[in-house]
Amino acid sequence: MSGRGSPPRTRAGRARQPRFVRQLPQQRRQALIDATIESLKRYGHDGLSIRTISAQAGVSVGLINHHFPNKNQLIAAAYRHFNSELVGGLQAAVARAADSPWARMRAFLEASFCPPNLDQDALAVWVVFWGLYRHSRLIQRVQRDTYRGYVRLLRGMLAELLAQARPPHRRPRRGARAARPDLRLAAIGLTALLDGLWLEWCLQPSAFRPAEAVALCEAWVEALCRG
Amino acid sequence: MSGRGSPPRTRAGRARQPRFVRQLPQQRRQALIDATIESLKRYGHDGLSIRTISAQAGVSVGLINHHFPNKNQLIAAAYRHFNSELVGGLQAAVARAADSPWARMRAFLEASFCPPNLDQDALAVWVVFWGLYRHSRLIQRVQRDTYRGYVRLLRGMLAELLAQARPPHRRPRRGARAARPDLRLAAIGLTALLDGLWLEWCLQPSAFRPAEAVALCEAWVEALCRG
DNA sequence: CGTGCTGTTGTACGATCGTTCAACAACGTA
DNA sequence: TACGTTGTTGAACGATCGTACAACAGCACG
Repeated sequence: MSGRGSPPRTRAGRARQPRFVRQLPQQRRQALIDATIESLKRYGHDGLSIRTISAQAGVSVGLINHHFPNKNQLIAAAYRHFNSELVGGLQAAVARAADSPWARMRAFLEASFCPPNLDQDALAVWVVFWGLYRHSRLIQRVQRDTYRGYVRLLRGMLAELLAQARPPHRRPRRGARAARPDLRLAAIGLTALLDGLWLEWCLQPSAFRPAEAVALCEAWVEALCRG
Repeated sequence: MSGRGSPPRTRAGRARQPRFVRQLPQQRRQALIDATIESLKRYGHDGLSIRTISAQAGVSVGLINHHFPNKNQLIAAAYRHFNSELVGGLQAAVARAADSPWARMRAFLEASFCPPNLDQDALAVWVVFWGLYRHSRLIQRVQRDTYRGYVRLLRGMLAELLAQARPPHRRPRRGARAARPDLRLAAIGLTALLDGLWLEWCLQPSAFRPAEAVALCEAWVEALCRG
């Protein structure tokens, strides 16, 4: 507001400050992506506006179309970043955990129900992206690319747990053939429970504590392992 | 397209058809609400436009502001209708079921995973409404009003089931005091599982069959009753 | 057939949208 | 210091948004 309007000092002035600073395209692109997500957090769907985003980034309206071919490409890039931040954070939490299937699952669940994932603002962002899903091929492609990593992570942990819980001699003779449907449904159910609890908490954080959500998920996984 | 452009016949013409038909405000209001939901199903967030909605309803742009003070009021009315259709449908399914806690729960679950509730288009509508939630007091009020009925329905069924599963002599001496947390968490978990499965199916209907979703929910409830 | 009410139409208005583009200016380089 | 590259600005464009409002017309009624 104030610094923006002040003209550069005269030639004689020593502290003449530039009206803007040039940045490398890569850095500016990332700044615009961050501004997009922040704008969505603050204003919901109204944050999906070139003028709102550029104001959030502190740049002019024309700059976005210099670094991105159009608005949809910027949004898709922001969605990709948002997704990979989530999946990457969960993967890191799992990798940081002790070398035991249960420890990994616990780390995964606790990371799922902690900031920055468990955030009311984040829900606003997700909802906007979901709303674009059906009519934007770009968003569909990003979703397909990033969801794969999430499913793989979760299925891997579940497979470890189930394999440990059921000793080999109790499994069907032909190996994992018949166990697959269990793993598939188990992953579907756990994902649903996770997403549903996350959604509920974001809509009404006073309804339950994050630790209770983790406990509910653990109970589900335990029940799975018992049979 | 064609019928609209044809001018009324001359005075001598017998079949002179009116350019529009007047309707009672109540009927027209409902027609506009239906058109709003249909518009959201077809076009997502872009369907939230006076011109798109009025085109869907087959009326002119000015009519909406004759029956509703502004766009937000129409949207809130549509959200209220959409919510009460869902809750009313579930309540009716439960009331239609046999007079047994388990039968009621089964009816509830099966109705949850059947059309018109289990509909990809419906997800698009929900997502748009959720996106408005944080910045619209009208939407918040509607949500609060209608969600109450849903929670009451689900908690009631769970309470019946748990009371039947645990005979009175096994409950804590002071009565339901200590059993309440279980009921609360049970309702939270079941709601999350329901919502999550519903969300997953809508995003990718090929992932699992509705009957599998019902089975997963039943397994959850059974596990609750066993301990 | 003529009259009154009111549901309905469609144009108009100002605001804001995404995008374009000519001009500007920061900064590495000579 | 002067120049050239190019990241950046901001006005301008046409399209579309929500809303207002005067004119129109369906239909009940005399």
